[in-house]
Amino acid sequence: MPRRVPLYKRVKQRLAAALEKGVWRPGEALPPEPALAKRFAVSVGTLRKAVDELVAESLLVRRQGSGTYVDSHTRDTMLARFFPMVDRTGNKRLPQSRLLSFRRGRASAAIAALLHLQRGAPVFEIDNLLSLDDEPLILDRIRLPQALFPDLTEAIFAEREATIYALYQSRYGVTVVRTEESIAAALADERACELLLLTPPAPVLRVVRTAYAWHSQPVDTRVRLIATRRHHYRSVLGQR
Amino acid sequence: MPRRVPLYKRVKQRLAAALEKGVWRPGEALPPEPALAKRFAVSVGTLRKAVDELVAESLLVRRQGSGTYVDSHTRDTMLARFFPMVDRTGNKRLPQSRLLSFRRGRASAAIAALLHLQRGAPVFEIDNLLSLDDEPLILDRIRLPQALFPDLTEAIFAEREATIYALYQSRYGVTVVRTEESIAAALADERACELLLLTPPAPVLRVVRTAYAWHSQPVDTRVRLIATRRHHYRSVLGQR
DNA sequence: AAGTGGTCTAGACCACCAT
DNA sequence: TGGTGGTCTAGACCACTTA
Repeated sequence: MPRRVPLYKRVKQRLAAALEKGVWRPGEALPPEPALAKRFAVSVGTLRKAVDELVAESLLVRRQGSGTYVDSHTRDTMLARFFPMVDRTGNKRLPQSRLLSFRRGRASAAIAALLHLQRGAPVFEIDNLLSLDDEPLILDRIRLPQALFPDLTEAIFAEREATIYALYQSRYGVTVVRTEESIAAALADERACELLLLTPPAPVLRVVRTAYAWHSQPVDTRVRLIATRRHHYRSVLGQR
Repeated sequence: MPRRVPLYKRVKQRLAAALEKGVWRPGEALPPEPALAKRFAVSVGTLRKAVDELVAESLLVRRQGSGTYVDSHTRDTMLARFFPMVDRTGNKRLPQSRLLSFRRGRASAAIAALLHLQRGAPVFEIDNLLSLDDEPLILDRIRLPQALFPDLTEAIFAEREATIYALYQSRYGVTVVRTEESIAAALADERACELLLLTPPAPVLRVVRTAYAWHSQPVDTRVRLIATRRHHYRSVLGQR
């Protein structure tokens, strides 16, 4: 650790802590910059540098002339930030979701490692099918720690209005800021072929995705099989 | 276009134009910030904001106490920025490269569209095999416009010391700043199975990658087949 | 010790949004 | 029209690299 932490970094940490604590709700405006600067006893320039970084990390959103707002997981932001599939023309659309099964279980060694849990810790195990235009696209097996989502039930999950990450945020105050995906090629097994409407031997993408909140805390992890008939996985390297 | 372009954006454009023109070579230091600010007739703060953005886009690199340098495509930066494959422990290493064939040809309609060329424009067609620890990993078919690389020959390509992008930069002054990849799952054909040491039916990643220089100018495009036996394609979403 | 980028301040003015 | 974030300046001091 650096001996001397710059002032704006400490302001950033304090702001992030306040956000995590829920001092301002997603979608709400923060106080104006001069007021915040006064509260933290720093100059406006320093306060702005702290906000700059939180905006770069998508925790905050600036709207000129209006204010600075806590980012909320709308359909549009989810689509742009966390959904990688595009059609032949490069366009994205949010998929429809169909819940296949919802169970309570215990974390295997592998799952526990990914979610930073003890082996055997209670988790939810959810199977979910995502489709575009009634064509099945992605088969997900999701695991999430029961500790993070204490009162989650099948009904709550199935009847949510928005995306899964939006549910985490609005109901449990858990905001996903980053996901890491590991992609391999595989042959779909019999069940996957049925659900994804493929005829063996059918190549699919096998993606292991883990979602993280602030401080790299794992939120959920999933194994997803993706049929790339009409949609491709899009990735941009460099120029971040 | 915005009516009023901020001063620091104009400074950034002028700096980028100078870089593109080769006023300073890759690896060289720029003049100190106060000198640059004076040259552009702006304050140091404004100059720094322009440099900030070019650093964020990896055209420049800052080294505190030393200077600001033109980014050069070393092995390390190539690996970190443009090579997405990791082993089971999450580590990256640069692959060995083996040239399979080098030909001159003409752009098909599809290739011409990707490279922003006229159909039938002269291109190089290169087949290349990338391996890690003598295990074949990636089979590439690369196409690049002859116009961008006028005197390129098989010997120059085969005997290069560093990566392909580093060759583009050091010999032709073309700096790749971004690549876009489109990933699908496929079954390897007979030739791919032989070269990648796979037994059919073998699922592989089929990636179409296009590399871009500043101003989104296409530099090369390739179709690559990737065997994901021991290495996976790693992708991070959100938190840019 | 000299020179570089990094941090921090204080204040002026501009562009945009809401009312 | 009042309030917000966005731009720009000038200058002081700090931290780091290099020799």
